[in-house]
Amino acid sequence: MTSATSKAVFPLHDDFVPRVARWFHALSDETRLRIVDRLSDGEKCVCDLTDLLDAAQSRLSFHLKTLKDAGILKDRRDGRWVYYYLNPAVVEDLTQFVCSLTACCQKLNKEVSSCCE
Amino acid sequence: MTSATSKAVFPLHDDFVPRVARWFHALSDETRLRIVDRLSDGEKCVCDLTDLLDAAQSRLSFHLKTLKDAGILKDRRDGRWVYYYLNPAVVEDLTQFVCSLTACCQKLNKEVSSCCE
DNA sequence: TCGACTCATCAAGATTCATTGATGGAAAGA
DNA sequence: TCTTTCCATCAATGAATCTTGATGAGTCGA
Repeated sequence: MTSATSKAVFPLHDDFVPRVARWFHALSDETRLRIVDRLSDGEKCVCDLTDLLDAAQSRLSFHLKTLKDAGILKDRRDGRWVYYYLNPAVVEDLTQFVCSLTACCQKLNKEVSSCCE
Repeated sequence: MTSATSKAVFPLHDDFVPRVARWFHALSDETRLRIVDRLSDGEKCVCDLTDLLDAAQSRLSFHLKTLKDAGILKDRRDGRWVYYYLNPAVVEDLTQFVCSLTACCQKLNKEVSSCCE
């Protein structure tokens, strides 16, 4: 038994659907995926990301806010700089959702196996 | 070692980003999430879904096409009916992506553990 | 205090997306 | 053949989203 199957995800609870939709929407944009990609090896400030992604500051600020509002990212201020980083709790919630869906697929295929194995 | 960590997902390959963005976009809409939810226990035809979700047929057709174009769903015709069902291959690719992201989070937190455990 | 730097926010414009109702094709029974 | 059922597609409308450039708040060093 893995954590991914420890809660009943499907069928979805009505209250859960909007939250999940926001996670997926936050990750549905290429710029935001590239932000997440850059943060996958550690936190970055906005000016780091403008350099790494060659994108305007206001544009990144918009996307960072979108990711933060969805819970995917968190931020912390250090002097002039604001550092953004992945929010492990929400990333794990998202992972559990997707792993549960995989488990459903496997069950439908009459395979007896658990997530990520 | 799990399958989720068997390939290097991060940093993302440029060619991979648009494909991933389409997965997430397909799942970023509440109606489409509810469709996936209903299909999590097996294939359904469009008229089943119009009843289950109380949605107009053209509306569902639009969303089913979006999910199918992203690879999340596949369909098969049986007489008059078209049955839609989850595409296990893409669901597993998506699972690997988010499991890899979780693994990155865990590594950043100096924890030595693998996906979904 | 002044200027430089980092970043969030705003308004405007363009693009994309979701919904609706109408139309037509394909399949199957009468 | 005619009709019904199931479904995809289209056009039109409105809503949501993304980008850009400008503005301003907060921080820090000179």
